[in-house]
Amino acid sequence: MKRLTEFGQLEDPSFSAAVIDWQKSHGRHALPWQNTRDAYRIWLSEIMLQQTQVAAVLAYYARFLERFPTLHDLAAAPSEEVMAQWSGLGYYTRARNLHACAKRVVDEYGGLFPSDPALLADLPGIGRSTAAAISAFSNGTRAAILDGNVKRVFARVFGIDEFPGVKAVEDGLWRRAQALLPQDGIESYTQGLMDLGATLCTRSKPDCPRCPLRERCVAHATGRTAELPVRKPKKTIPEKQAALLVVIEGGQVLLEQRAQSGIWGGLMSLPEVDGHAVRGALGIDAVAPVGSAFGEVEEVSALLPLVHVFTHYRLHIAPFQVALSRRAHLGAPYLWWDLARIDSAPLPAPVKKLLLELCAPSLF
DNA sequence: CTCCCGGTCC
DNA sequence: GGACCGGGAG
Repeated sequence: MKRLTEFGQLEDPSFSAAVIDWQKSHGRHALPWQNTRDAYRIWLSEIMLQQTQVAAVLAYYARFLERFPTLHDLAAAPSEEVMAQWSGLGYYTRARNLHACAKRVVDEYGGLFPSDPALLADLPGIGRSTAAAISAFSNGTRAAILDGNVKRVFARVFGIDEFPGVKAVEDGLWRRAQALLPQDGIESYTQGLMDLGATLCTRSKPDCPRCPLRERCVAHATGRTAELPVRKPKKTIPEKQAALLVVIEGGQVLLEQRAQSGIWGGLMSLPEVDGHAVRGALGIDAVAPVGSAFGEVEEVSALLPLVHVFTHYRLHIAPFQVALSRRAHLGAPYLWWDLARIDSAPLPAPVKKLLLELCAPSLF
């Protein structure tokens, strides 16, 4: 029986039932932070497990508890000792927050972690997902987690083909996570989701044949497990502007030898003007004085802008045609080139393309 | 080797 | 939306 929540998300008890059944028979049950309701131990494990895999955490967890057996021991310890125990685990903000959190729980809660996930999430180093996990494992509180593993499982099962880092997509995942919570057995369910993501629904080579969600998995049905979840779009490359002048006189175009270093190093190109100075409707007015360095300007007209993509930035090129009635005397790095043999000029591809298209109409 | 990943905080 | 770090994948 499926029904909609007030937020329009599909409830589906068979989902959590499948996860819980699988967790009980195939999940992990003997990790050092399992089989306890000790919030201190659960909290410590959850913080260590942020950004860090189980295998790496095991040894640190044991040593840490040996040195700081109780929350009070940790709160009372000098920070250097806490940092020393964390050394090698990475993300040292976690250790500083851990120590600060221990002190706050001692000071504000008498040494007992609050059971309300919202109060937990107010403590340093504990976000929404970690708060839910601690609360579920230590109190049986019905709260949704959404860590990297769960995002991956959901993205595949529900065929979410947008990057989960986008706010709206992530909000939708939280709503799903909430709607899918079981009425009972939150501990097995939460652990089951984590275990599924960690052991079967792995980033690469997921073990679909063993997955309890296989029959309802969109990614499996459509052969898209390798594409989901959608990867983080690589950071937006910078946008740069350049204005290029197509200075024409007597069937020749003015070319400029570019510097050896930098983009298009050593090639010929069109004279370049800083793009930001000549953008928009004012472009033509800004170009005319520049063009006058090359002779007596008869007319300036804007040509169709183009975009050229490099590996490291995107270049927006605003070309301007400058017609001269008389040439100024120009030496290096300038030279005049016959438009008729422009095809043989050592020009970068977009510039050659621009000039060829400019010449093409005259062929008719 | 380089690329990619990840909870929380800022 | 990037920084924090170490580990896993390719």
